[in-house]
Amino acid sequence: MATDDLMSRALSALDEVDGPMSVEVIHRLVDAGDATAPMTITEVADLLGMSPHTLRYYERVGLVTVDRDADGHRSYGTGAVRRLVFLTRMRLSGMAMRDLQHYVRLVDEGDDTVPERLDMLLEHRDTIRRQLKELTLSLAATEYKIATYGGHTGTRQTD
Amino acid sequence: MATDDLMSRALSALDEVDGPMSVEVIHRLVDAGDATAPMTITEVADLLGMSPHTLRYYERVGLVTVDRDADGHRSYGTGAVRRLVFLTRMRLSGMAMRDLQHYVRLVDEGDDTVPERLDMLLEHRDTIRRQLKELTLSLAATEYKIATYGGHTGTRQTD
DNA sequence: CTAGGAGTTCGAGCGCGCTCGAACGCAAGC
DNA sequence: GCTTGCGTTCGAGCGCGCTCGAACTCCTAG
Repeated sequence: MATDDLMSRALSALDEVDGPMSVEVIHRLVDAGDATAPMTITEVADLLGMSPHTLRYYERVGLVTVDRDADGHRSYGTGAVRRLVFLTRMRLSGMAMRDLQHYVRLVDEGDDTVPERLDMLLEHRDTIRRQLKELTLSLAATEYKIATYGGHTGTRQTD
Repeated sequence: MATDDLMSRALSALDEVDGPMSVEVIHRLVDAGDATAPMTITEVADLLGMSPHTLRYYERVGLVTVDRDADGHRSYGTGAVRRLVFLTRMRLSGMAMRDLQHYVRLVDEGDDTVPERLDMLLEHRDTIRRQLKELTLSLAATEYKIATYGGHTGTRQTD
């Protein structure tokens, strides 16, 4: 699942009821207590709009640690799911896998790394803001072109 | 140059004087007359923030046709540069190479394909809008996290 | 007892979009 | 004349982020 791909999936999800899932899930996981029952891999996959394959991949590259149940099946607790929601958000906004791996490593190293984590987040925030600017420009360009095509169809137009 | 990569480059370019290049270039090329002199490959590369390698690549996959001068060197006329500006904008907003190839093929087929081109642009406009929504969500999530880290540093924080 | 379905591990493979290096041509400057 | 520099073509290679298939285990329903 390439970044763009990830984006397209999330985008179709957004279409459903105009993006309530993401926000609700974040609130459920960030604000509310840890009362949710452990989830299976397919449940998490459905929740996040990704494949079980990808979830296993994330685990094996060290992005998340997942418990096993009696059968040896993965059992995603609130912590794991919460982290995956966060990771997905970061991936969606273009943070590289290697950066996420670094971030997660920092988390494991304890509270001393909070400043560095903060730095990463601040930098990423700026990246997102610049992406927003870029996208806004692209949107303008696209709408301009649409206008020249749709505004008066039949106009000589070379590209 | 992967999509994300392309984005990062454009983003650093944006930093310079807060994105005047893109807008100015678009206006110069879209609104003004075709008075500009042909450009060399490195000039175009610098203009668009991409490498000559990539420009040759775009040409060989059929995205653009470029004249040669007496020495056999590429000579980018206004039309070619204008198209490349457009293509770059589309790439930056995540349109796939294969879609751009399709679009360009339609252009070559003449005015009959205007409706289909319009469809592509409309669809892409929606994609950009959804990306904007997604990015805005990610920005919110990032800022939330920054607040929990930076707001009161030292707080217990598990990821 | 059997069949189905959901999970597991492992390693290999893939699609995208560049990116690069080798071998070469040509023109200008010392 | 020779180097420097900027260009050319061609094909191969690469990094990223998945994605998949094979071979296996286990539980449950009929």
